[in-house]
Amino acid sequence: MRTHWNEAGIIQKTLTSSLGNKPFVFLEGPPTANGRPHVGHAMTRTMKDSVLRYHYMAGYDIHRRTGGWDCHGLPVEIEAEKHFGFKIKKEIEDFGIAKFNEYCRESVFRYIDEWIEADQRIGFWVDHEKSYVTLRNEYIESEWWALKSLFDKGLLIRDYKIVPYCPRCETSLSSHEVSQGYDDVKDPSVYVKFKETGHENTYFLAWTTTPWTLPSNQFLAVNENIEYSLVEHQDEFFYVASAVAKRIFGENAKVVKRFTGKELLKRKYEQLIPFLKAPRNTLFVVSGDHVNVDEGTGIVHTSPAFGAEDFEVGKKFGVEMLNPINASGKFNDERLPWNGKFFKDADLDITILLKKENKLLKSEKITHSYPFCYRCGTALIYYPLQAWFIKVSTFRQKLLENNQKINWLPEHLKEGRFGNFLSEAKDWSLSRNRYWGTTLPVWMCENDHMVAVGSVAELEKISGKKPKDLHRPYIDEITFKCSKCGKTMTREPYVIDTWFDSGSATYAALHFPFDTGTLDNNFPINFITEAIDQTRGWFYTLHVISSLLFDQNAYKNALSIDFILDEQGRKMSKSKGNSVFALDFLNEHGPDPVRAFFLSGVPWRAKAIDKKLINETSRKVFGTLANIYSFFASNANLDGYHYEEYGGSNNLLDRWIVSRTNTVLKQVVSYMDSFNMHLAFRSISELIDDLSNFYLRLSRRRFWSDDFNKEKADAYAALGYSIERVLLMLAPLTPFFADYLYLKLMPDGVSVHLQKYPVVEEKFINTGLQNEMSVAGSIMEIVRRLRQENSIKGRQPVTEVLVKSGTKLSEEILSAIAPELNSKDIRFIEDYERPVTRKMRLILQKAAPVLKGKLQKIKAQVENDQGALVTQLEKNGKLELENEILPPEFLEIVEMPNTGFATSSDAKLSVEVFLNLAIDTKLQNEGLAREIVRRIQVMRKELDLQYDQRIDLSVNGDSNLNVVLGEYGDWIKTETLAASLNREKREDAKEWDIDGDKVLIWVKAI
RNA sequence: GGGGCCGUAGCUUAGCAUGGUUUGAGCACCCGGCUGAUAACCGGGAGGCCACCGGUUCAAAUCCGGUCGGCCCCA
Repeated sequence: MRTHWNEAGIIQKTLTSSLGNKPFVFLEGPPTANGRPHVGHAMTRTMKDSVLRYHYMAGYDIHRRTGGWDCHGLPVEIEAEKHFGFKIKKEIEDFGIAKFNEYCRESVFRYIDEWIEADQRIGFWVDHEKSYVTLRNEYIESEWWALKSLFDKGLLIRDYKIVPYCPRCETSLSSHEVSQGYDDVKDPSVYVKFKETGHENTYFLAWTTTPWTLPSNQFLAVNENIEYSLVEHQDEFFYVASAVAKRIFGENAKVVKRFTGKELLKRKYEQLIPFLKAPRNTLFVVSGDHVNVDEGTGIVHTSPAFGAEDFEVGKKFGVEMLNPINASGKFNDERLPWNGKFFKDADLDITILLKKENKLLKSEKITHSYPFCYRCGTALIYYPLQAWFIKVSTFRQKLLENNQKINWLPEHLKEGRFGNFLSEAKDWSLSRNRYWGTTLPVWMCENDHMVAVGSVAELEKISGKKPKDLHRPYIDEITFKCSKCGKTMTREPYVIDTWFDSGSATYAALHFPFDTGTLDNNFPINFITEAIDQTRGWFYTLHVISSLLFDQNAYKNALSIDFILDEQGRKMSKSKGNSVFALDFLNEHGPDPVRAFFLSGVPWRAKAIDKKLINETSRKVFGTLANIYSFFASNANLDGYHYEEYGGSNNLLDRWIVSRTNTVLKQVVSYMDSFNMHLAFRSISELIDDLSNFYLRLSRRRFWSDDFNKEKADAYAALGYSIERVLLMLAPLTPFFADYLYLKLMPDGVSVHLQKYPVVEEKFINTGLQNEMSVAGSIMEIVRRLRQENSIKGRQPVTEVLVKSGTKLSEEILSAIAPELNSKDIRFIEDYERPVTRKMRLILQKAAPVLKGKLQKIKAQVENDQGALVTQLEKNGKLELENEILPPEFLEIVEMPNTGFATSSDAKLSVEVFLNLAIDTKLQNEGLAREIVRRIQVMRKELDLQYDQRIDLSVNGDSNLNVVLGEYGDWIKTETLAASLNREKREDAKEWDIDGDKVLIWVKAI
């Protein structure tokens, strides 16, 4: 199929043309091609492709059906570091940023061939030629334009802040990066005694999970509105929040005195670990609203260098920060005994020291989640840094408003995960002290005058130099004089968060505003979809950038897809080594079965790889449909029939299947329009099942009739119509199989993918007929059940079938299902005609205590009743027997089918069926004749005879057989294409056992 | 600590926004049948305290509250 598509240029056609002019804008979330695509990527790409193919067929002009590649950032740099064996940043600078970045530039496309190959294998028709690439100068220039706009609006600022920082990568991380890396770890949990100045044996008790920050303690924080207690414990006194006293000191905690938090403010305490000299104006109790009693003691150890709130406290009192940790995350102060250790590794030294000096009330281990670098796995540290920020927090309201305009799938993301994140949106820490990334276009002089540059031309104008490459180190070489003070301006030496790159794809991919004056036709995006982790990744950055820059939501419909799990239902991860790669998966199962698997179940719920399910789905859907087609084709070939169109039919089954097809189509269109591809797929699967097991099963004989009449042509047309529409509906979902069959059905066609999506033909929809047919189906089912329960084979004709149903079936439908029912008579009956006897039963438990001695007499009368007493009960609401009044609660009415009848019903459709069990000799003989025919057909098949091969027949058995052959001989001959039939006993005949009778059958081709 | 999703048969699941006879279906298992397209199909059997506890209601898998378990996100 791929070869056909390539050779006929079909892909190219769908990429460059359109079947209509309604615009539909798509945006590909750019992957980084320095890793192999795995099965989850295949899933999102299936969804993207299905949506795009559908909209193409439905007459949309698809904008931006191009790929995209994310090129910058830490992941790429880390790969490069590994390659060169670098451990710290200085090694990179010694090696040379130019050479380092050159390697990054190449390595970022290491697996691009495999990505493209996987896309082709799965049939993701996306324009890779025109892919946007975030490392291109044009792309970066657009980002410069955006950053300058933000700078001019005062939204891009430089600030000193506590940021999550990876000491190994030596760079800060943004909140959405941090959120990728939480993990549960065991950490120390220590309760520390801070001695109150001037009071013996009296301590402020504080709690922390980061003992390494204790040497930097500068304050203790309490909440003014919380009540605190002074608790006596083993001859020592401790200040803690009253609410936690019992938790820490036990039920018998002895409270000496109570305070409000406010009363504790300004109290002084002695420095806990005095290696570093405490700066002035520190070591006292301060107020903090963030203090609570949920965990800890209600008194919070505060070190301004290592916490956002702590930093604010330090700022408020204008104190110098104690920060003994360097940029590599190691202690860097000779006064400390554990100098040189990595910050977290000092926890134990400090705990031991505190224990030795009796400054520890207790120390435990707790498991809690802590952030780690999402790329290299190093524990993050909250660290004071000078950095550039985008002031997202001031825009929360706008972000939330724009969120309202987005249609989220699943819906709960809007107010749930995404909405929550927006309402707490943090300022975006944008700058990175790294090398391979989009450069921050801000130049500064030593007097802190700043210039943001918004384009290459502007830089050239200011500096007189035209940069060839906007990456480091080249761009760093450009300097110019400050227009205010004349000093030299140099570029702020940062690159920016790579998430700003991908989040800029809405405009930067088009080199807006340089090549494209307006985004009108390309913005907002109609549809994006990615895996769930991108909710706070790409979906978020797109939304933020668009809201800040264009005051708009970036996209209208966002589908979030949950992960594919391994066969054991575990999350795939590099460390577990259980990842399944897209290509391997596709090679094992084939593209359409894989796509069908992705389409089964709800996309936003995690799905474990299930090989059995994959096989079953493809067998059921593709196998059945292929068979329907080959039935159609093999018969049509014989008749020289070619499907063109369906113009209506008198045949009921034809009208029904066409009606049903259109009903499903209507449903599927609405599912596809609302991006519920999985529901569309399910509806189509059900239609295929109906087509095979209802329509074809009941229509087979019409296709076998000898002459090619109108009846038969109508049947072909109806079947062809339905198959064609099924294929058109399947085309966006499972494009390979759909096109393969479509081209067989339409030998003159080029590809199903160049066809228009079918339009619902309301004139063919007949709801009444569909209802009737489901009643008919129900009747068939009940009769089969009754036959089985009463051991009457399907081939044995019965006298009559009586049906009571609110929905009456037309004669036509009845005759259509008649062969299946195999009954001489099928009749609809009214309520009063039902062959039942209503009997009553005394409820002995209730009646016995009242009736006492008369019980047996009354019981007999009730049981022998033939209906008269029931009528009396219903009429009078009571029954009078033997001078006793029986209230209705003594009696239960039971309906029994009359002797000779069996009954069963379908509650949902309120269909009740009665089967007359009487079978006379005539019917028995007919049944036997059919059994014989069946055996002959088996023998024909065993002999591999052509369907039109004529035969000679001999049938021999006991005397009854003579009657049967006399009566049904001609019919048997017609059914089995026998030229002759005699009763000879042949030596080489086959012996059959038909319900205990021995029958010898001999068949010979002539 | 906060938030979200999920919990229906051995497995995969439908139903749940709008409460209403006996919670449907597929796979696997057993029995029977049908078969001149089908690796099919049909009927039946066995297998469900619809996670648990309460509440609302004439009526709860469905609505509300809580508990437990799983997954995810945040701090």
